[in-house]
Amino acid sequence: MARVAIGLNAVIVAVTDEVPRILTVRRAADGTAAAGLVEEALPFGPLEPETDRTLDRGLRRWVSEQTGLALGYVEQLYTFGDRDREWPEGAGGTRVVSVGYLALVREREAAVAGEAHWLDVYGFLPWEDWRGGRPRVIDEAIAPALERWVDAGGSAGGPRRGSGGGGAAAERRERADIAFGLGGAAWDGERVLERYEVLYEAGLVPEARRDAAARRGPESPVAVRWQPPAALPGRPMALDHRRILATALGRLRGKLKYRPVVFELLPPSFTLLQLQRVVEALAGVRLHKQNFRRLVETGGLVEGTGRRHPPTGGRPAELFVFRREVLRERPAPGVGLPGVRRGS
Amino acid sequence: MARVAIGLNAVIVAVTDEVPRILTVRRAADGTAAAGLVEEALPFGPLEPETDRTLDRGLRRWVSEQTGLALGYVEQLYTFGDRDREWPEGAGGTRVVSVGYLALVREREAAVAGEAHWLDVYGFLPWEDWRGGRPRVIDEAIAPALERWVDAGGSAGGPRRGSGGGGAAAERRERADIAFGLGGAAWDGERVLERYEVLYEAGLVPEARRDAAARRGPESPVAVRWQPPAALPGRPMALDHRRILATALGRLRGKLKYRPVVFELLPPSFTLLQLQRVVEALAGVRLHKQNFRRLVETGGLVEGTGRRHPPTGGRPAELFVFRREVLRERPAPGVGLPGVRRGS
DNA sequence: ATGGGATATGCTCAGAATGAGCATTGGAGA
DNA sequence: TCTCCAATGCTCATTCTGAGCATATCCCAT
Repeated sequence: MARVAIGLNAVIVAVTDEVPRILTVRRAADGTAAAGLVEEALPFGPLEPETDRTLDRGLRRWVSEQTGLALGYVEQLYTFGDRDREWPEGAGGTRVVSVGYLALVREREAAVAGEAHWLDVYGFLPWEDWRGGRPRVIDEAIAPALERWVDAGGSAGGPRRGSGGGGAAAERRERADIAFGLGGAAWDGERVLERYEVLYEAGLVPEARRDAAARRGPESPVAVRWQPPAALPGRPMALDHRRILATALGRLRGKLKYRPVVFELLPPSFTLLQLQRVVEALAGVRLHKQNFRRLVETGGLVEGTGRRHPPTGGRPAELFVFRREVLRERPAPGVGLPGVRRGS
Repeated sequence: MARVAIGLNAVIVAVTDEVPRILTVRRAADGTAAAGLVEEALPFGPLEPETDRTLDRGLRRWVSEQTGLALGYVEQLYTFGDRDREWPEGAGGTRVVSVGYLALVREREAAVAGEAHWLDVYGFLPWEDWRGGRPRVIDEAIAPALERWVDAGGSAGGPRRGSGGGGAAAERRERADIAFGLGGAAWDGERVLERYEVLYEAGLVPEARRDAAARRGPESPVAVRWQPPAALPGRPMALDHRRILATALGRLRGKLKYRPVVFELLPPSFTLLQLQRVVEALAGVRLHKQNFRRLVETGGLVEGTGRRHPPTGGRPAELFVFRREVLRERPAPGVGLPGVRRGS
């Protein structure tokens, strides 16, 4: 049997100043160690089958070595094993299967060492941030490019009825519409991975072209059929790390709603607005303030300490703490997203 | 670097006659091929790094070889890699990391070959079926046994305030209470894995003792500190397969609510009661009939065909089909669980 | 053909949860 | 002391939910 290695990747998330950030390290691009090209990458490294008792521990070990960080909350995301998207070194004999993890930390407390640094998540996935309204990239660049991708799918496009009708084009149309909320479909904040996958398949992200080239089919179908426009805004990452990042953001957005994970990102006590800003940063939408407050308070998720917060110019806010007892009281305690859209 | 192998495991689910079932194969227990002991196991096999282009494909290949089934809907669940819970063969040099998958099929259509057969999910996890009311195992066997486990945790038990107080016992108390809805906590149908894990750690499932023995600590702490009662009702499975099954059921229960996965388990057209029964079988609870109907109809999840179903003794029911358009209309279309509890 | 029995389907209603705003309350600084 | 700025409080119309009661249909036994 050929060799296999387990790669462990961590998407380490923190939110500071209303910006969701991930911890990244730089790495020589595409194995071309000679070139000065560097790419951003997630902290990662192989599992040591002999020393790492659990995958979890292996991950913590690597992160600690590469960034000096001792992780707290960690959750497994997904295991990626497509041979075509593997790191180049993998091509030379060893098959690499990479397990992605999501970790949440409080950035202020997280003094990182070495060359690790924090970068805005939306720098990699700009279409995911709707806090300032529908991102313009979607209508200006993504929609038209996907339109061309759909048309290149052969057979007649258009919506199909039942399970018959339409060919690849109809299927592409449905995927694109649902993923990006086009053609009247609703935008679903959690479909982050789906969106990245569509862009990848449509050849709209640099990673797709890079992988196609590495795959040796220098004239791969997607590359010749139609010239994709200049790559979309949004930085690429090494290997399949952006895909893992997309998985992480999608998972986190979903989990916010039914598990009190936000508190892993906040200091022990916080104001309700701070809480709201962190939720908004992750969910990528603005929320109705009063309703948000009502939700978390009546939901028993937080409880006020009598203390006040140094005011920022207005009436001083009360400091709240997470109310642990909620775990016993409610089956799925999370912050929900009351009144998406609607200003401060 | 030591060798690693990727194990692929499939939890193949179907619902027939209001019973959720999984496809299992038999396998010699504990590697003691000599003994006649057999255990139920999930269809599984190692990834062939050279031939299986994706993990997915490797899984389908194995399932097809072992059960003759060509899978449709498949979803990755989780990757398990604890060395201590590994299959015995793994101890002899190769570290095995197993990736669990959930597959949904229509049992009627799924003619299985070989020695594969369908078994009731609740035969393995009896405490998960609340359709007939709170399962008695919980109060009769689980609660008292966990009580002992909590007490064996050292330091004072009882509920703790804030994040201080209590030691291991307090932590165990909270875990047990939340997982099994004890001490006034709410029952959360999705915490299937958490429940299994608690039972495992408390030494209440045969797998725990088996693994402890294999781990060579013949006098492992959990085994000597207190004599666990006779194992709970609920058949064990090979390796960590019951853990994977628990993951699958939990995931499925959660997903039902926001993705139209049930339809993978139903024929193309069905009555609303059939739909309800399948949902109930998986969720493990009874639902209010009229409200369930209202939910799926007004939710746009199904649409009536004019056709009627051969009556079962009463007024004939209309046949419905899944309404695919709902995917574009609503962000997270699922069946929800209206009015849990309450008879037909 | 007639009356039951057994379901499927319809409808109603009170109470809880949501979405949107308007109104007040407390500091900080001019 | 007056003004500006958020944080908090409250209200109100709407939409969802949880629970039942009321009908509509078909099969079967008489």
